Amino acid sequence: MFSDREAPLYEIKANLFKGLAHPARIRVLEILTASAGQSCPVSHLLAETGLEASHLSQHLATLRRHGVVTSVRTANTVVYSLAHPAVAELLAIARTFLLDTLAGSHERLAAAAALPDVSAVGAPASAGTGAHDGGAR
Amino acid sequence: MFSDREAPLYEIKANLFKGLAHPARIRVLEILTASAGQSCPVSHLLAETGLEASHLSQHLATLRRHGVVTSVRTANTVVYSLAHPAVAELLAIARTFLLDTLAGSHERLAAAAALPDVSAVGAPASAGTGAHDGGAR
DNA sequence: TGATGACTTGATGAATTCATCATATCGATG
DNA sequence: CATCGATATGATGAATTCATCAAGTCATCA
Repeated sequence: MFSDREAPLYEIKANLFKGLAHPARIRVLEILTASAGQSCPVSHLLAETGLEASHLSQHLATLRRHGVVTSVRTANTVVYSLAHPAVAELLAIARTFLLDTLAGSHERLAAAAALPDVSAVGAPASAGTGAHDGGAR
Repeated sequence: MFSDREAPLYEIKANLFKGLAHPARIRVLEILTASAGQSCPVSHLLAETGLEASHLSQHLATLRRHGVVTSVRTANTVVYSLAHPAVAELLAIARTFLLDTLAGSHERLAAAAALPDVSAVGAPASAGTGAHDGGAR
């Protein structure tokens, strides 16, 4: 956790978002969210993400350093979990925001395609959002 | 807005969080949140943040590029606003998370100080969180 | 004790972001 | 048109993050 006790909250917030600012780390957090209530050992994260072990470890270290996850070692196994339910909420709201915004873009694209002329540029229906959820659901 | 239509959602999410990953940008978003319903020209952001004009402009450009804010130019004035209410929610949840976590740290510190012995290391009550909200409230 | 599985850390070059100054653009006005 | 206020962009070096490989640590077991 960012431990400079005198830092303004907006700096700490920014630091939190830095911790979330990488695709692999989002994937990890989504897997942890989906696994809530069950143990989530590194081996599971390795299988789900498909990352190489040292690469995943580096990202897990970043998540730990930013206070986003917690880890518990039991013998050979280290189990990870979200540090707080708010993390899952952040991801959920980000999802809402992005889907709303992408949907808006899609609608704007369809509206533009509905305009007369301008040399039909192709089927806009197939130009919709190709973003999928990455299997976290 | 990140416009690669084929990107997985976790990549787009990470990109969104990148946009939020700087203190100055958090400050801007907090000011926009507090100003909701009113116009928020750059001049107001300049005054509130105390940043130099070109520095603020760079950050605003980043926020625009990440789709987090929208801007409208009217004559000499450019007015900014949040691109979506979800942005304010993200900040609110981040705040909840951080205050919970800092509070937890504070409690753990107090608990440690309540433990017997270990050469009283000072008044833990004054070691509480010094993080303040940066005036966004 | 050595070997092995599980996981982490160290090191380093590439890529990106940040900080900051110089310059440019936009719109209004005399 | 030149000037000015408001705002944005370009450029560049420093700092940080990312990607990736090598090596290390922890715990178990024969």
